Amino acid sequence: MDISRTHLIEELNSSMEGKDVIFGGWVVDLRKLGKMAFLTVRDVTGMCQVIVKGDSMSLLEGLNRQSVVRILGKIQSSKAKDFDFEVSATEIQVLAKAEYPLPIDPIGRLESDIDNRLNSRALDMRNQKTASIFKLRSKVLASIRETLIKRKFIEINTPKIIGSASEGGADLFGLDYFGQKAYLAQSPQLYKEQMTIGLERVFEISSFYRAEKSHTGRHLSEFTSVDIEAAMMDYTDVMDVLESIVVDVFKNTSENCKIEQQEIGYEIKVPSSPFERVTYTQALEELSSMDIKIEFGEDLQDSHLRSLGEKHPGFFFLTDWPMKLKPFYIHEKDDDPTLSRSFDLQYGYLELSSGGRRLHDPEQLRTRLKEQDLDPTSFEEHLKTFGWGMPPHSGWGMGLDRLMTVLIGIDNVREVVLYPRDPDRLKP
RNA sequence: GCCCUUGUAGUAUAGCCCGGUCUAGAAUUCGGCCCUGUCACGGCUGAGACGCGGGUUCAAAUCCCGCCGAGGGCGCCA
Repeated sequence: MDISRTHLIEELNSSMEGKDVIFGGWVVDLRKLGKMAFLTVRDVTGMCQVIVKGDSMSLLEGLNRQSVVRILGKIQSSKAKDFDFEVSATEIQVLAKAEYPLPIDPIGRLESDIDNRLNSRALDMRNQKTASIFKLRSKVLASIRETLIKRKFIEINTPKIIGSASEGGADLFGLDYFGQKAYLAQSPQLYKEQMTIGLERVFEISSFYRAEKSHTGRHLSEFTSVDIEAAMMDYTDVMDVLESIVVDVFKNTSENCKIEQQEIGYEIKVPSSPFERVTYTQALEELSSMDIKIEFGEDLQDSHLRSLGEKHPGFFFLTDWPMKLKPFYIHEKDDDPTLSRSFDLQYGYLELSSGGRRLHDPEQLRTRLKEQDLDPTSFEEHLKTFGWGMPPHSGWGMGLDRLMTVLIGIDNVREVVLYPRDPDRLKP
């Protein structure tokens, strides 16, 4: 079976009139009009109209929508509304037949519900709206890498199978590792900090796992996190890095992904920068003026963040959280040790990222572990690295899936994840 | 863990509140016939559905209960 093609569809154009071409793709639409027929064929680069006439009508035998075809034909001018040229077919080969009925309608005229689409996710990629989301996601990843590499960050890969779950916080998935108890990593936190010893500025983009039975549009059991850690940077420095990453993502996609925005039906708007910075203490005052009383040191619940989000509908940093709300590795402020050098990046009520300056002194770390009822001996593998010349460092982790929902203005992370994992969905 | 909503052809829906008019309607998809410029092609025609189990009733898609599935919210979330 010859599957070669001379052109991608986007490489075809009206100046090639009279030229013989071979291309391939899947049949989007098929319209028979007596002794002539039109079909539209799509590959990943675009869509093209194919015309079949007279004696050639037999070429259409056995042809149906969504089947993969190889078209041999000649470019000619077209009277079509949406195409300024078309291909007059001399041969149509069906390389793979699509069965009927298909579980969803990939043309997207009738939008299938999310459950059906996730159950048939591969086919959903023929829906141009869905495909555009993942083309954008690819662009976003490229943009983030570009921004970070320009700033001397080195991409790393830390283990996802880890041996210790003693860090507290979110529940972890446990698994059997040749007879030992192991866990799926919920964050690269400790490893990325260690890497600042020799690589100084590192980042990782990877899946992490949390065994929380959350049923919301913003939580998944498996999610993609963008993490950075940088030596000799304070928390405000890594906030600047984060801000430029976000702005670059919006700029790059807004300017270079016009077709995708059109398919999705959403115009990406570049946020103005610098992002507003609100301290935790200011946030309490703002909430107080809305008659929401919160004691210093209390965590902000979702409902509080929703109220704050109404006052700050776009991107803003929530900074200087109380130490007691932060994990053991967070560094306190010099002028007020009850406050931390920490921040969250919010988009309205939605938390996109959180980070801060880390402790780099091993003795301080040991003290903090004990204060938080954690056992320093179970962190010895980590703590020993702090005796080897650990530079002062800061970093953050950002939920990529959440950023994607903000970018395209939707409210469910399942739309931007190929095969989402939540407490009720393990397949496909 | 708690709460709310919801299951009708392949898809997406009307009907349900207020039981009978439902032999379950329209769209799209699919089959057949007609059609040489369609572009959501058109015309004629045909096929295809009430999640499962129980109950109430003369009568259940419609009301009640259980199960199963789905969607969403709260909480959880170094």
